[in-house]
Amino acid sequence: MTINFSLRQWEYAIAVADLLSFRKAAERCHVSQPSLSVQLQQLEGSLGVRLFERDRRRVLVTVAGRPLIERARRMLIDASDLMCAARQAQDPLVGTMRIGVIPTVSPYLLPRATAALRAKFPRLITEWTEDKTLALSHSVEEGTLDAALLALEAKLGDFSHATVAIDPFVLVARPRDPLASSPTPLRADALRNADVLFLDDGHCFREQALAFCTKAKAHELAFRATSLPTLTQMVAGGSGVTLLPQLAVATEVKRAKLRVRAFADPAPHRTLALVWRKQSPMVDALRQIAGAIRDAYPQTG
Amino acid sequence: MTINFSLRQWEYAIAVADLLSFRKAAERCHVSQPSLSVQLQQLEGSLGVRLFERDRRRVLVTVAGRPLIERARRMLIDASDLMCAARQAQDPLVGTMRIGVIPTVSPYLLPRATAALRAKFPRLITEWTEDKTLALSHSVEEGTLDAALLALEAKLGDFSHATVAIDPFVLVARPRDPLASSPTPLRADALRNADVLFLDDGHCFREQALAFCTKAKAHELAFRATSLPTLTQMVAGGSGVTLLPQLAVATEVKRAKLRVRAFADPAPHRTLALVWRKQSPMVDALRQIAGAIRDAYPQTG
DNA sequence: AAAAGTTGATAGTCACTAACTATCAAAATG
DNA sequence: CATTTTGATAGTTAGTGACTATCAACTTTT
Repeated sequence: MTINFSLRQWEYAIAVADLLSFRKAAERCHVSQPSLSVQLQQLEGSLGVRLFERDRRRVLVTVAGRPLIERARRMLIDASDLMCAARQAQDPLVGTMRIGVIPTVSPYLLPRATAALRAKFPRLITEWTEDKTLALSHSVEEGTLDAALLALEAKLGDFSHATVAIDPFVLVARPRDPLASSPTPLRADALRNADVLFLDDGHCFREQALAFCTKAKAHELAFRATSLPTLTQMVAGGSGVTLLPQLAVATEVKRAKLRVRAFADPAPHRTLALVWRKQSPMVDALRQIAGAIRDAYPQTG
Repeated sequence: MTINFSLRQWEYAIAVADLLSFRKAAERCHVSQPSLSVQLQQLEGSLGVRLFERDRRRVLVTVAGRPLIERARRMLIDASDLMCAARQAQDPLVGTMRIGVIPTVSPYLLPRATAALRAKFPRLITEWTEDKTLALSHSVEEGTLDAALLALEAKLGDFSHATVAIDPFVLVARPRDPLASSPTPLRADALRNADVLFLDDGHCFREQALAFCTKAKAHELAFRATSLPTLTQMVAGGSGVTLLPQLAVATEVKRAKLRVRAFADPAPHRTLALVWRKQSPMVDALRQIAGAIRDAYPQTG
């Protein structure tokens, strides 16, 4: 089986499949549209398979082309992994690392983490992207991100990971709330019939907190906050109580006069970890980065 | 991450890594040695990594190069899968299919199987290779074979499969042997203290038969046969009894005057199946081929 | 010890290929 | 109906990868 196509031809094909336009694809590939047209004709010719149905008004991927392009995607990820592995072979901790973070971690950990990384690996540039777990895990899978910092409790694909910290959940309530003065540590069933506020859909912290509270037979209030600051403000405003990750407490609670109570074991918590594609070429560097973040993680005082 | 190497360059690199010689590698790649030399220099240059340590008397793969070449291997398998998938997209059952078979199946099944395949898929050429399970499974993994027909009970890699038949084991003994006249079906413990002959190391049938007989507390005779015909002849010669796969009985036993006894449930058996790499591009065709072999499988009368 | 045969690297040449610009024809848009 | 936008085509050019011839260093043979 002789290979008679080039990686570049498939890059073009994938660009067209993504953008459904020859011109836009050509732009993305930094070549002229005719060059791309010709290359794709040659690719189709050498494969003996028509990949695209081009009407003069629209471009469609053919039925035969679809699975081929998916395979090609994988091949190109392999190729770019290889490229990357070569760079890593020169020095694992020089270059750029694209890492995703979930919104309930980002503001509380990144300031310290980035500082620590800059200090420890001065020649490493970290590019951080904030998004929810689902989007991040897709990005990691398709190679748009090198890794993501998120909670292992969420539904994830088949990743490798290095744990950064265990982040326990705590109860936050106004001082006059009965829960605020109940004995510490708090048992889960203390939440029975309590009115609890949660984050909006899509946040993994919502799912976890909700699961815990549902089991404890608490009530979910109708309002859903879009961020932890909002959530905290709602509690301060008297709408009920909520759970916060310990990580966020120092930042969020000092603004409002609220009481914080820890839970008795087995305490609800999330496991923050750096995750990456199993065959990522940057394992070594990623482990070291996870270690540095772990060391920089704020100690609960 | 821009890719600045070509698939061909890595083909060259892999050839050198395999053969540890530029000239031989060039020969395998059907190019002149200087062409290959230059391409590898460019590859190393664009990667910034030295892949080979070339003394003037020998070539070594560098420590940095080893993992890169392993990655490249995977990439090239992807590429050739893609090539193959394209061909399959034209018509899954046209072309050449390289299939391995184990020696304890090959002579008894291939005549019927190849005839059936020829009849059903006239434009498909099947190339058969006979070898033991371990070698076959390696070949399938690295893409030298498209599939292999073997017993699922053996230790295998992570393959997909389609079952072809269940092949029970039967006891073969001389007429005068006490086992030959014991009640049918035979219970396993009838073998206690019997002298049993087995195949040579490496045959999966040996492992399976041996496991069954060991559990039944039979004795293994010192002689190890290299094939089922030899095994049968030894029994006919009075050296003891043996197990044969049902599949082989019709062919082997008619030559010698031997008695065949089936075992009571749970009868020892092997599950013959066609196996292939999970991401093989030829799934469709392979399933159909397995189906055709299944239909052609000799019915036990 | 000299000759012959290895090895991989280098130099010079040539043909193919993939890029470019300019342009076309058809359809969508205003 | 003019304008814009689509992908395809033609012609040109620069780059690249192949070739042959040759070198320099080392091993083996005589």
